[in-house]
Amino acid sequence: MGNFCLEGNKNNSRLGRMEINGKKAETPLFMPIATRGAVKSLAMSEVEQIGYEIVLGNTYHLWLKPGDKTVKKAGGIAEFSGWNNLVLTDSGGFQVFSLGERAKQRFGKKGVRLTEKGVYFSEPGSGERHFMSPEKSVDIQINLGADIIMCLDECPPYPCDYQKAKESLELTARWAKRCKDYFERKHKGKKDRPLLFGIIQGSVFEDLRKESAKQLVELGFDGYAIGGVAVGEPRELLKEILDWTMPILPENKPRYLMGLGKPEEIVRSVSKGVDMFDCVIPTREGRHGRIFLWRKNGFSRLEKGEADFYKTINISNEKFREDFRPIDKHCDCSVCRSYTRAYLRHLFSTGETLAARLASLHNLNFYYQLIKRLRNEIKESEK
RNA sequence: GGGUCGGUAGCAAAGCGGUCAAAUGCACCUGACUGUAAAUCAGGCGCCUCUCGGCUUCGGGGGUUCGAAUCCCUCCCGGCCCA
Repeated sequence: MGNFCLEGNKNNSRLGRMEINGKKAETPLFMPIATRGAVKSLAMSEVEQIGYEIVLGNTYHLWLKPGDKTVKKAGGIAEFSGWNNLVLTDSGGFQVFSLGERAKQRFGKKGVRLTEKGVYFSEPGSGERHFMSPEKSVDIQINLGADIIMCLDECPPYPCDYQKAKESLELTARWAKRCKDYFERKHKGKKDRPLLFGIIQGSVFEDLRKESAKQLVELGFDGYAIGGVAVGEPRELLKEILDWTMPILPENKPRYLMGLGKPEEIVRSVSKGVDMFDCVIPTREGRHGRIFLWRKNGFSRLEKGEADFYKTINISNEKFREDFRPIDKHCDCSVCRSYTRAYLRHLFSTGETLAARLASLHNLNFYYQLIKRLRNEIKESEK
């Protein structure tokens, strides 16, 4: 049986530890994204070597390929992928957004139909249709062997009018109850069980966010996630959304801010009591050539919550052609110890796959150092 | 030597009288990216100008025409065929 215990806090920043089925992770934590059971371009051993204790996999993608039954036979997604630590699986709720409203906006075609029963997805490309209900999502996640299971939710886009946001949140709440009921039924009498997290929605409306949080707390989950954030809303609203919802959540349960974020967003959110994060930024932007660098004395400037403790460069820029300095002189990761900016630029401009690997490794290391530093700050203030 | 096809922006390659500063691809430059349809996408890419716009281009030179990358003459260069 999994558990989470708070080990300290400083103002609102929390330090915690979670243990699920014998696997452990400290919080605050950041989860690299392994949508299809792989952190793009990296081996799980490399992700582990950086220090990560948990990654995020995706229910939707693994359901379709290779199939949850297959993953179950392989011993679960961790075993299958050579990962020795924790896995959280997203429920498919984000695909309601990314294959739905966002696809409509980007490609002019919506691949999602929502009903009370569940979601009908149609595969981009093939058009193949799949139905996922809240129960189905939980079932798949159990088969995948996830340590943390997310409830299926509807992630609405921004902008979203009040009425739509309200209806969406109510659907998400009804689905959350169904997820919980199904989850309980499946684990009745079992000792080893994963954690089940509920997801708070409500777009940018104060009363809806609070309402959503209350509903979920009443149902009772092992952890609470803030969803529907970073879907196009003004960035300043993040602070308020956290201010509205955090006080409603129980102290002794982990809080997970889904899909975020930029380094300064993580810093600010930790100071508002968030314990868990995940984001494609370090890996995706790495693959696209953006590299995160510490600024001088960056660590000591974290506390202000400003974005001035780091900067990013686009390593494929012309100006790095003959820049033979280390990629980040304030970083001691394996990439920075061995390679120059000029070399990394060369790898990008020649399209070598090593470029994506090195950039992902470095950026994930940057994010890990950030999280570790945040933990240390809370620890130090305890003394 | 004769014939023939061709020479277009960094490269490749469309265009064959006006709507052409010239399609497209590559290369190059810049920018986005937040629970991954993303090793992707967007913009720029003759010169000047913030913009409007202006200026010089389609091997060289000379013509025809209101107007030429597009037609004619000539020269230079390349491919192929025949001697």
